[in-house]
Amino acid sequence: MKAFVSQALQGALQQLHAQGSIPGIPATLELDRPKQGEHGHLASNIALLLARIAGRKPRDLAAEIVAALPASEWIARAEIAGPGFINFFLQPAAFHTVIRQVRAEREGFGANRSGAGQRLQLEFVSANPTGPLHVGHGRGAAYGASLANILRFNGYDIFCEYYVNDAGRQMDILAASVYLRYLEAAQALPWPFPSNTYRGEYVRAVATRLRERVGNRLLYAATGLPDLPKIGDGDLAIDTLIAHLKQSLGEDYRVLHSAGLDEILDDIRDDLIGFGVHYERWYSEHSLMNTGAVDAAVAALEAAGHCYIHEGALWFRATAFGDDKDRVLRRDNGAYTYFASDVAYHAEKFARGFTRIIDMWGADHHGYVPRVKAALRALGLDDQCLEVVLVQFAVLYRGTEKVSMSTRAGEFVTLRALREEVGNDAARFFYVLRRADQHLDFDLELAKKHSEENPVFYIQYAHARVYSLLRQTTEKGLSLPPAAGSIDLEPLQDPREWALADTLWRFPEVVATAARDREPHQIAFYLRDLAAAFHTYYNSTRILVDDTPLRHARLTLCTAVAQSIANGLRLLGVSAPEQM
RNA sequence: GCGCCUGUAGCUCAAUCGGAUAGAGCAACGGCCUUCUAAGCCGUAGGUUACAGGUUCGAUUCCUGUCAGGCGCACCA
Repeated sequence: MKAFVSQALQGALQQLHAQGSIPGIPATLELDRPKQGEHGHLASNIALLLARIAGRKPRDLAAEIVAALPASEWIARAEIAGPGFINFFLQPAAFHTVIRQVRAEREGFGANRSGAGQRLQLEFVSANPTGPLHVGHGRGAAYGASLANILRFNGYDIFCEYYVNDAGRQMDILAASVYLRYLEAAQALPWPFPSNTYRGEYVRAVATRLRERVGNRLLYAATGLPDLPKIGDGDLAIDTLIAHLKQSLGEDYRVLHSAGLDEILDDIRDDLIGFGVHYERWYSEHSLMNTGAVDAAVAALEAAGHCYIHEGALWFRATAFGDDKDRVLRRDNGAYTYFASDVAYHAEKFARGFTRIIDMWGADHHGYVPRVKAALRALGLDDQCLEVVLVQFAVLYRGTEKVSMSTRAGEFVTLRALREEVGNDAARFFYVLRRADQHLDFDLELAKKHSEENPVFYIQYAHARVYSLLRQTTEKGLSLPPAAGSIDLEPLQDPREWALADTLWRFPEVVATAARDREPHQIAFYLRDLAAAFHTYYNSTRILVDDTPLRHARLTLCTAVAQSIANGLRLLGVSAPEQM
């Protein structure tokens, strides 16, 4: 519909161009939706933009453009206002068309094909499998999954991926932690549980289950156990412990290692599926090591002459590519850094031929962006294809009271606990209510409220109200509008009905800009607007009237609203109940 | 110290890649249920868009500086 007005405008401009009144025509014409009702349904600033290059007064130019507009059945009139805006007022027929469109396209209403043929890879959450997901990860999950849905709705081919850091030192620390809890359970731990290991309850649970499986068979590694309290609380103590376990357990170390990894990863998968978050692939860091991809990536950087040896470590000259420091790829002990495998991982993403790669990272990783981009450029890849979205932290509140989330003590709030407390719908919605780069205050009390204060219920209620109307219609023995075929919408002559239809017509636009800007919150805000517009209409107008053509037309409008709400909620992973 | 992000109503946030009189929700105050769900609606009040300059017909938006907050500055991930 916007395209229709845009076309008319384009026609006028072409005519003026042919006459020589204006030197050129912009490739894209912007049509704004004015805030003020008196400014019409759509407005163009084209005369203001062209005035300078044409050397004309904006208002004069606007008058010429309006005069050149082709006749149209949808445009009622065009007015010139302010410094030179052209305001378009639409005919009711234009609004009726939107309602018909929703009716015809159903769950496809709002979609477009602008991303057709483009393959995008989205990587999000990718939390270390060293413990259950917490509420911070939940935001990344909700954001990533919603963005994936929105991009798919824009025709993109989306591939979601979770990068599993199953190879690093953190996993060894987890294995060590599990072992210590295992000793503890067998009353074979000679000193208190150390503070710089993973101390969450879940580690104890893993150890308990390990003990159920293998009994006391792994106790033998307690012999010669390093005296941690004596060594101290630093990294040295942990590394000594890990080295001891690897040497002493030999092949059995894998049992220990996977006891933690497998169980925690299963829990994360299960948690995300329960949250409506699905991945095309879980990509193992370990597999990158195994296939030699890391060796290859590092060798490629070396071959290109971007590396040097310093104090026994292999460094990448990141400063030559815009980073503020050079970065270590391989430590003096021969082990690759996390950075090395991440370079390999990203190089591998490029090799898979995605049009674009979008990483969603916690905001605390922002310093990491320049070095990854630097490495990609050093490998001769186009770092513009990598887009990094930094997701800020979420802070939980219970009313006005901040919920503390100390990871050190292992007492963080898990995503699972949050989902159980407020429900998936509220959690998914609240998480995407803010732009990714804004801090998020998540109020648990509000999320649980079943009232207008809670935007999720406010929107779902609007949807349910429409279904209630449909139920009432049959109960009263009245006829419903035909499900398919033609419908007469001429009875809709109330400006309030046009306003509601006008809001419907914004949905496809919001879907497009939300995708362009990577901003799911635009959908959330739109849905609140649409629900409000519906509630207003519902309160002002009786739907179930005896006049059959009018009732049919109004019910058709209402079901179009419900359909749009359902489509929008679906993009956010929130259910659209028919009854509340 | 350097870098990234942010600063908008009492609170939480919007503002369509520079547009007209900066908008919502919550909180506050005042109204609306013998009629389709009051889980709702209507109205009132609330602003020097942190501050100072600059670019522009036009700036919350772009540029520079100052102030304030968050995050980061590992041979951790």
